[in-house]
Amino acid sequence: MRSYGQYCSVAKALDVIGDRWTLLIVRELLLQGPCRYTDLRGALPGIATNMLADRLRELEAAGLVRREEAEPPVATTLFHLTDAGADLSPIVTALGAWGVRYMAEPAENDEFRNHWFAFPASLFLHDREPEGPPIAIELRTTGRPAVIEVADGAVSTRLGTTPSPDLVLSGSPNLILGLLSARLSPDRAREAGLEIKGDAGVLERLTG
Amino acid sequence: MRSYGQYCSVAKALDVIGDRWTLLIVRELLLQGPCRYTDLRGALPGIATNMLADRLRELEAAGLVRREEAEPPVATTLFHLTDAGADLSPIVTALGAWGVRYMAEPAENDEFRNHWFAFPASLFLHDREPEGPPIAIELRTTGRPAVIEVADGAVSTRLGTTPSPDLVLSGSPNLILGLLSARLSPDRAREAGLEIKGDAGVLERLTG
DNA sequence: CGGCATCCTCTTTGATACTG
DNA sequence: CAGTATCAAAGAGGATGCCG
Repeated sequence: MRSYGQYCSVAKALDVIGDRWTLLIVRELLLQGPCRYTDLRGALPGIATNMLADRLRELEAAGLVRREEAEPPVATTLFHLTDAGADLSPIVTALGAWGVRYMAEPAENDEFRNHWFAFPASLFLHDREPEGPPIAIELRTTGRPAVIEVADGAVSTRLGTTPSPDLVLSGSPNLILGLLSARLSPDRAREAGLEIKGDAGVLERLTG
Repeated sequence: MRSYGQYCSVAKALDVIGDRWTLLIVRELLLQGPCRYTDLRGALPGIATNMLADRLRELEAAGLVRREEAEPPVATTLFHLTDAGADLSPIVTALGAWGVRYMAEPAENDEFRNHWFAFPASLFLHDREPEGPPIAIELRTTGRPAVIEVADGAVSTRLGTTPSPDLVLSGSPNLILGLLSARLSPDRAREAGLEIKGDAGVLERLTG
């Protein structure tokens, strides 16, 4: 990317991470941890393969990503964030918080991955009863399910499943989001087509 | 800008503000308040005039900027941030905080405006003695000087001057920044060519 | 399959000149 | 002051090919 040529820290930041796709690659590495090339391509629907290769090289040259070759039997490359790359977390979080205003209307042809629930989950959910028992909520739309786990007052989201979830939400991303943001009540969400299994009461502990 | 087509709040945010120059226009409106077209052009060295016009139209269409015509005697247009636009402040601040790491080496041919000191000032300076008397520090490089004002524990920066500053720093942006970030001691900065007039002791109250 | 590189087209940006 | 118009250069997107 061409430099803005301004001695200002905002412009300098954008010189490094202002290119198209760059921050979305960082988003994936923040959410998923070290990734293979194909993991990234799968989590970044719409990216051209040469674009991903270009951006990874640039991120590496900028010292934000480190490339690590696995041992011969595995024979794959893992892309990690460096410390400087992990420091981008507040920027990505701030973007995610600001961008939720555009999530209210259902996405028409947008792609979705369940681990993207992490942003609205940590934005909207707060444990009002930190001493209470841990909570696990499983989210199912398409592809790999995700789990929101609440323990010791902290909310975290990851891809995967959990043995005995307190609550399982199955349906469109938009409806699940409506429920998490308390824009929709459980009854409304159910009417609109969301399948809710388990104890919907845990949401009151989290969205109050 | 072409949409990423992802139902993720980070991607949605970048759909709106991910274009080149967009966040720098927002930076100026956040730092300076309502601006005329020519104010913006002057504060955004390197921008092409058609690009500025394009981006302002896009920002207006997105509901982040409002255009206000002044009364006939004044006959000028002012560009304001809307509430949604002002909500971008945490994003710009986070970018500014991350980007300071690229400010250590002096800028070779970079442009500079004194009000850009606002980001490092609120990042590095904190009043350790909030009950103490207010402080004013004048910063002079080229162009209009800026003032850092500290009162009631809050640090603010604006373009302009002040009647009786506690401290006046004149010299290169890089040296002033070194002093504000405590990377340079006053003695070191003076040796390197910074002119320091007044009570350099106030810095200890702010950079401790 | 994982990790790219090439080629080609289309879009965006940048520089400059000009206007109501 | 507040933009448009024009044109050249750079970048992004898509399809496909290559190699261990």
